[in-house]
Amino acid sequence: MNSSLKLSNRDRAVLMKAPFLAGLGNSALVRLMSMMTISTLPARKFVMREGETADAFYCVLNGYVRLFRLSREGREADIMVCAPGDTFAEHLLFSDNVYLCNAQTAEPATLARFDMQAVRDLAQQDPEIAKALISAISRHLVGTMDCIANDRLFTAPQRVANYILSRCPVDGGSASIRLPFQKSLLAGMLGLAPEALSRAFSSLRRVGVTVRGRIIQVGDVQALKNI
Amino acid sequence: MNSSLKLSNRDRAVLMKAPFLAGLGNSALVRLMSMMTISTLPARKFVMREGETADAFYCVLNGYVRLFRLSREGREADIMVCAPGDTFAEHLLFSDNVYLCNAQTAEPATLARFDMQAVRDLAQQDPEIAKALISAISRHLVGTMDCIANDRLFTAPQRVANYILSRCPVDGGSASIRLPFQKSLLAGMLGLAPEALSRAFSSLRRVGVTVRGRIIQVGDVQALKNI
DNA sequence: CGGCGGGTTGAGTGGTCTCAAGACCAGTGG
DNA sequence: CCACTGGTCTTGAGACCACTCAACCCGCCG
Repeated sequence: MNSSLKLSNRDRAVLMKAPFLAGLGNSALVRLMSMMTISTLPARKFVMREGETADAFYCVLNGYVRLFRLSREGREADIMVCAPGDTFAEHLLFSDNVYLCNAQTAEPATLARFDMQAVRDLAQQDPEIAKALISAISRHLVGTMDCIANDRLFTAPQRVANYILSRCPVDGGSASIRLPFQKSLLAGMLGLAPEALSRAFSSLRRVGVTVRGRIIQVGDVQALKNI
Repeated sequence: MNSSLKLSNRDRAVLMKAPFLAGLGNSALVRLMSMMTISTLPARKFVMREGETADAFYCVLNGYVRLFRLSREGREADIMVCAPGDTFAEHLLFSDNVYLCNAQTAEPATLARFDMQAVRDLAQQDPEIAKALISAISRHLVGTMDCIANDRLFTAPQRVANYILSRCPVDGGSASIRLPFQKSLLAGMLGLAPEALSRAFSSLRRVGVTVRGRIIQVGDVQALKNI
């Protein structure tokens, strides 16, 4: 693990725009950032493991981090995927003190690490920080509830269509987006095996979706909405 | 909707033990409870609807409330089921201002209603209340993450076994539990059609689980854990 | 008695998983 | 320039799981 105390400009920009920190005033920001440490990790590196004592939470600055559970037979189930700006494990601040899932970098990534106890103390004093925490955790909750509803209501092609639409800048006409990560990661996010994602993409061809590498072209956004 | 301003003793006891309120000091408690209103609702009554402006959140005092989403074709997907002591929609305090799912009583129920704006103001002043909110929302988040992992890792009989075990008071030997609600509600909680739940129960017979009405008898708790 | 709601059971279907093989691509080293 | 290689993705075949639809059972109530 390569630790550097200094922030690159890009990473700093991501950090300041992260939902968790975006609304904070200067003093709160300084206090939080002074206790934070930055680390850059290689791909496939574990950041935390199910059952370990939870002494820190993280904010992704660059790259993607996958949160997942393991079954006894070793099968993995992705719980959520954290993009730059997302925090994770911050919901353990006032509840459990062991991590409840594993976190692994999906590619080389840089993270900001916040010490639990220190932030806990800050949150007790500073209502602004408490509010930021509530917002961050609420956002996660909404995301996971969406995820459950998606899993239970929609088939694989529909979930893929939903994902594409959620990343589509426009409301109609044609569009083109670029996947920010590997397809196998997307598959996990959507609760699919990689093969199922592949099949879902090819079944979307007949509604004008073409995929080459990480580029996804949508012929008619409106048509995709009717899936 | 039958509204009564007074709390029954039972409901009061549930309220005081609810995770959201349990850790609060007296002054915070009084302030929260003075702004709260109690209502008793018939079965199948909608408490909130997807898309409505979110001007209150609730704590279940008696009965069960089902939170679910609707697809365009009218299919329902349960997101979570709230038992006495659970709060719901409290995560909208500092984020969205419309409800993101529907809530419906599964049976006659009594709820405490908290005005969003009022609690928002309180939370800004009182770090104790903010902390209580963080705990409540975190608890929900953990629950929904568990739910996703369950859905993705386990088959219907395994999920049912997990549920039974989670309600089992003992670690080994035999046990008997009583479902606190209809089986169809449990089916929804576990992401199953009612028929699938029925089949899961009958497939668990060969590991010593017998079901009659709402009574579930487990011959060997340890054996159930190996499913 | 008939109707009704909740639950079970059966048959058939469709969706997704697993396993396995092959395609494609980028990087490497002859 | 061309094999070789490893990783990613795709495609196919088969099995399994859970869904739908339908019939039926049962306890309850008018």
